[in-house]
Amino acid sequence: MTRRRRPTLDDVADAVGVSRATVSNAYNRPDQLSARLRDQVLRVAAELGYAGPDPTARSLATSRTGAIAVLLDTSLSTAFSDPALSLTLDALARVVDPRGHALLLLPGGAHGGPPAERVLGAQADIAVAYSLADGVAALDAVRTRGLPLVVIDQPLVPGAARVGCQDRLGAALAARHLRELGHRRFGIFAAHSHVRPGGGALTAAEAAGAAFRDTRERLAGYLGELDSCEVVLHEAAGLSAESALDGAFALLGAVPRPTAVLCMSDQLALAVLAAARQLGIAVPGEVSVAGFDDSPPASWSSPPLTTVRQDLVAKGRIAGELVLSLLDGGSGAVPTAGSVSAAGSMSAAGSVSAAGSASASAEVPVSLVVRGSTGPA
Amino acid sequence: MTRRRRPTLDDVADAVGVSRATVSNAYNRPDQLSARLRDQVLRVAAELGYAGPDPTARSLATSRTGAIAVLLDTSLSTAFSDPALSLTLDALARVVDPRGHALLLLPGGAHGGPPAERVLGAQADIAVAYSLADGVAALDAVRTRGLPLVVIDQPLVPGAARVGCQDRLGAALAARHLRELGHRRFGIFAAHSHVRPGGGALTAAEAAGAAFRDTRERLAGYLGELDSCEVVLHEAAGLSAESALDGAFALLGAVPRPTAVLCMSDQLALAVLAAARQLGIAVPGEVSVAGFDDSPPASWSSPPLTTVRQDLVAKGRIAGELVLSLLDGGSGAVPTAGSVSAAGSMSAAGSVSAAGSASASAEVPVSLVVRGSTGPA
DNA sequence: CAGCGTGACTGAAGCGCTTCAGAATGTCCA
DNA sequence: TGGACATTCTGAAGCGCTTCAGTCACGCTG
Repeated sequence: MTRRRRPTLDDVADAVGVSRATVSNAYNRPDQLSARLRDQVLRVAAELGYAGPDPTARSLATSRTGAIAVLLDTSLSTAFSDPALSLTLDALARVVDPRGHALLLLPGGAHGGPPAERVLGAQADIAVAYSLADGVAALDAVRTRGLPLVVIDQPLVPGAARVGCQDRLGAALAARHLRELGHRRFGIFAAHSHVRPGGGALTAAEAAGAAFRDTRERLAGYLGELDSCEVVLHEAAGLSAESALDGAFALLGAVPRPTAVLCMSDQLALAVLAAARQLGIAVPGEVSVAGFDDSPPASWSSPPLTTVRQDLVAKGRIAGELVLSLLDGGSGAVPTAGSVSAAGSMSAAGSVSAAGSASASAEVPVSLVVRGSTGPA
Repeated sequence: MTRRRRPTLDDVADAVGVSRATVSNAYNRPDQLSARLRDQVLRVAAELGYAGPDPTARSLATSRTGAIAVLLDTSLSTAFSDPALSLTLDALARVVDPRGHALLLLPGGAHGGPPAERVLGAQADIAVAYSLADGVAALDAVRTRGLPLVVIDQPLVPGAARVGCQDRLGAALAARHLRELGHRRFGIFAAHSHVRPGGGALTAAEAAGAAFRDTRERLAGYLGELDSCEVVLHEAAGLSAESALDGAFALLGAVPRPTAVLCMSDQLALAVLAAARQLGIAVPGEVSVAGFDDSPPASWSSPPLTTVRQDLVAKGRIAGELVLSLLDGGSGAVPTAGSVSAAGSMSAAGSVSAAGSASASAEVPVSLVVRGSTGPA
């Protein structure tokens, strides 16, 4: 069992009787040696149990690791409890995988982002930050390391590339829809956004200081359509399903009860649906509920959820293309319209802007999907 | 913008006027130099914009990367659509994080596991395989590289450590429960297991050849309790929610319809619940449904799901401890009873066995959780 | 005062690979 | 026949860091 030291390139070279460079070429540049010799090298390598060039040594020599650091806001289970993340990362992974890049997950710690130390020590060629709170230390660490950066659903950082969605517009669409249905008493349900650490009721002014850009934007979108309406704001205590449920009960327990609840994610909306069922409140009879994202579970719920659709797959794909472009030394130019539309979205390609040569921002379009969870007041 | 080459250890050393070794020590072994000098080194490093030792170079020198390769069966979105994975990986990550290890995700390709090439090129100290089909190439690649290996919910590989759950017992508990309720006509719903690529009805003999150990074990557990009962077997076409729903319709459409459906995961059971609702079939009035895993959504469904509970967090935690132990040169000894019970499970610590000095196997215990989805025939 | 333990720092040998500028040999055509 | 090219392979210089065996100076002890 105590195997000898693993064989290295040199061992193979010695065994074959060629130079180290030749063995390296056998793996990396087959055109640099005769097919015959190459076969022999590979055969001897197999005999010796040589598994191919050591990834770390190769990385040092080439200064590319083949990994993408994914900076998350929270723990893995919390982060992945929202299907939106899996969908987006999956699409991202599919784009970068053919180029040999894998995802290195850096879950968030207590302060809403991975510890700087983890970022500094991560073996990665580039960082992707997903919906981090503004100003977390992890982003500074990315900069000090000089890593290229792509941010998703976050404010644009100078020098980085960004992809997001039309948050404000989407929120406005949902609010307008409910308003047109005659609703005048609204609940707004925000995800945990560090305003009120324990969660709870919020004033609009407080919410405007949320640590997350999408929270701020969506809020603005809602409120812009709700002039002269009663509005109750609630922030969830955490990102877990339990805290969402707590918040849902609080919102539905408000007196007088809102006739419509605008939720900043489908997860929150589904929690409101669950709470309403438990309380015996009819949806959409007594209360209408709208979500945001149009993640898959939105269409399976009962009633199926009215929600703001954003193309999560396209978002991930664009992020992936930005990653590749930055890796190629590009300046984070926004992927061409061709690739965006190839993303399968039927709507217009969304707004896009390149601010200077060093940063770029893309947004996927949104649209309202009306299903069964909303009805007349 | 065109910054000079990033500073290295040597640059800092030169700037301070000390040797390279001293700067290295400033970062890695503070006790090796005077506090005064160390401060100076760190200060100069900051001025120079040096972000600390390059992770790759450090890895090459120390031969530790600080990453754990996680081998998945499917794409990310599919894999993470089951909360069981997030929960387990989260628990695993929490155990290894304090030691500076992050997770490198290697999603599965067409053949039910990551391509060997990805495994060979992954920068990782150890591999964790999660519920891979038997005999995928990725596992061979792990061996050729000589990477330590921990498998979760898979057959034990020689030289690896393993953690799983008492699949057979759990399945038997569920089947017995329904049988005792008077059911005699059963449906069994298996996840995609490569027997019938397109999904569909299966004979017991076919199912016994499933590519996944847990499928085989759970099946055996069910069937062992169902003597002289009618049994219809169905395999889902894929792992997506859509294919689960299709399978659920097929099972509920069988004539005569089963009065009880045993599902090999909660995801499948929830799909059956959804299908039943759409078909107007009362649960548990007309059909009883049981799941497996007791993932969080099991308790939120309506009716809440009767299911086999396994402590997913404990499973992840044990896996994490096995990882650390293997990394420490341990032989994959099963974590002590202390750590297992610390996992928060109230039941007995499950069965554990160490086969030889080079491999070990742990199983988390299971128990039946009876909720609202099962009732008398 | 010789001898010695100690704290602080350094030199240099790797870690395993890539890559680039040649060297060696063979080929082709004028 | 001889020079211009290809083709195939090699030597050696890194990539940026860790680490181990010292070296050096200093203060202490007997």
